[in-house]
Amino acid sequence: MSKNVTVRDHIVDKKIVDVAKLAGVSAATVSRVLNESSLVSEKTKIKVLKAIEEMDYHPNAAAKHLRSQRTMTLGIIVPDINVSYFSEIIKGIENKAYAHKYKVLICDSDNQIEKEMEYLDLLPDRTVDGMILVTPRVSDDTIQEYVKKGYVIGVVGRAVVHEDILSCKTDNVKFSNEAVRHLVEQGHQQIAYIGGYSDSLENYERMEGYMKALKEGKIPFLPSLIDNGDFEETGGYQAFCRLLERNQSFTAVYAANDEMALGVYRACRERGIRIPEDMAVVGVDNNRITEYLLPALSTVEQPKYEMGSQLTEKLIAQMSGNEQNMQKKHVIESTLIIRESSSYKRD
Amino acid sequence: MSKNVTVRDHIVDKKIVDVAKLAGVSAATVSRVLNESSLVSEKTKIKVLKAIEEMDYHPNAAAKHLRSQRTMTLGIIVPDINVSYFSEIIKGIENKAYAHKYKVLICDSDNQIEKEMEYLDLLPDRTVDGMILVTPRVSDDTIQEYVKKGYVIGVVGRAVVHEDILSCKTDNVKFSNEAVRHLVEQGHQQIAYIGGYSDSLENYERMEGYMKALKEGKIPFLPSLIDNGDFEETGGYQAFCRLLERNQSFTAVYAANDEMALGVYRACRERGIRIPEDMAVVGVDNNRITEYLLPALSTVEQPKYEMGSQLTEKLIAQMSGNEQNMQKKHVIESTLIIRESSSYKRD
DNA sequence: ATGAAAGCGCTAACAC
DNA sequence: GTGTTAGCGCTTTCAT
Repeated sequence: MSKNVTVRDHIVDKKIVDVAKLAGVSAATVSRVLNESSLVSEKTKIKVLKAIEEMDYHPNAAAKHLRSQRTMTLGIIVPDINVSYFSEIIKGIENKAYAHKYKVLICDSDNQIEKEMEYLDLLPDRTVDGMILVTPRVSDDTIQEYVKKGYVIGVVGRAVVHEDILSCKTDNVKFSNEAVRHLVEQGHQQIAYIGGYSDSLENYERMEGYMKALKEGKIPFLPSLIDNGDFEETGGYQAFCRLLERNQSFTAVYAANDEMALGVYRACRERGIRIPEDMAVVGVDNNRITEYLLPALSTVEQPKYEMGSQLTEKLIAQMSGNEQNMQKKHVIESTLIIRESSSYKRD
Repeated sequence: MSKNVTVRDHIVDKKIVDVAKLAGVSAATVSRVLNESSLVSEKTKIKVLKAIEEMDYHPNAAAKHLRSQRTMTLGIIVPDINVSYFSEIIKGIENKAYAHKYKVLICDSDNQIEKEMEYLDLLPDRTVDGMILVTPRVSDDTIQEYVKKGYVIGVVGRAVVHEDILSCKTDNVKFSNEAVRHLVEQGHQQIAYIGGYSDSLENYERMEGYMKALKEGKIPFLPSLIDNGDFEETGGYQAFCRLLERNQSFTAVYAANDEMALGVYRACRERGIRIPEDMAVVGVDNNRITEYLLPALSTVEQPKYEMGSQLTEKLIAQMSGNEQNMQKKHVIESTLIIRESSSYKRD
């Protein structure tokens, strides 16, 4: 008693029976009013509503959750909420969830797979009804394993090889092809590629688009023009420096995201390499920062908000049992935005 | 039956009694092991742990919450998760919460006070044990009202006039004074101020710091050099344009946040006004973007992560009943960062 | 050290 | 249309 005193102890919550007594009905009737069941007469409904109002009654969520076996809560696992790519996706998820009366639990993993695995336990815990992964770290097999057990999982910004797992992403091959083709059209013959995590499906696909564009431009593929970062500024910086050190000249870089392109900018500034005159740069994501850079960064718009929103719509539909012939692997359009960093034509 | 079929129906969750049976003990004993009660013999403890492992048992969160009257969940209300000022604070909150085994529910209000009031109901709902407000919209009186009822609320980036309400912020008067004094020292005699919401306490304080610096520099205060935005880029742009139209010349602007300073940049670029030669600019927040601007923006660092983290620490302490003479209104240091946008000395 | 039993606040099946 | 009752899965006296 004396040890577990918390602030909460001051509050005496009203219960449904208290409302029932005040309204002169049974708890069941109050519950019916609360849940908008039609089998209540207008007269008692008004009585009950008045009592609820009067007492400032709020139904206890935990009791509801226990009884109904659902929490109306979605979890989101992200590597870093502070990266705008992720926060825009989260915003899309949150807004759609709100529209369907779902709450959103945010799980920032700080880029640690251990934390992500831990957060995944919120599913068997029944803390959340479903989980959205916006991380490349949790493996396809792990996801598949949870889904096979019956848990609801959706994925944003990537796909999962197994069938029947909800995902929403863009077409990596297509937009990478477009981005690199644009560089080729600007007259570049040696184009470097800075990828993200080297072993991810997304990376293979972006590489594929890159190679396809080279082929179309009849440009030989040089493995020495390929390096990988980790999707962060520093990783991009380091990868670009390694590329320079190889003494394989190049006049353009395609970076797998804007953060890494930022690293390229820094390296160029340090070495007096002019963008776009000496080095053209194209990124991916269309982070807000890209517009403010000098020169403004050419990039591939990723409809982040839309990806989050659309996946959430489908996830909620699935949880409601409306999954008749629903497309599980959703691919959304992305478009190349040409700005100053690649607008210098070579001959 | 046929209407309410959801994916969840496939899953048959294990209950504590199932584990009890397998281990050959009672449910109470399993519960004791789970809650690390000391009154269990080592031998049975091992038996139980083995059974839990074997069944892959996960305690049901809702049942726990109902029984224990706490959800180990914190809510955060923010106007826009996609603004880095907020997402950094959220990150600080999340990390601290995680360290104390709390979960975090994110409530993005899209800048709407109605949504914020709605989210506040998660407190009487008992969906969350406490709520953190990172928004200027919910009034001091409303906050006070909830706290008086016994609900746990903390505030970040502002303070509440009433006593005994947890808050963590920086010293607006002090850093504004420092920022403007810096401009005075650079030789500026006409310095404009673009505030945030004109009627907020924070705005008064920043204005106070501004006026104090003018006084110290023996510079007359001109009301026509004051305007207000809404803390967003567009608001800053518009306020700056209005200032220009007044035909009251000025050579420097102090903007109440970096977003609005960004609007100043845009307006200057459109009109061929050079920063810092024709116009010095200082912002507030030290958003990441400020480093990448050309010229790099001088700004006041707000320890956003720290503010979120420290407030959360106190909030959790309070919920645990450890509030013996705890300082409720916490003020944290902020420092002026001088970059290129204000580094041009006038004579 | 362990078990039996009550109860957290709600909803839904069944009875009237 | 409304009330009675059982039970969701857990923790915590109380008894042994």
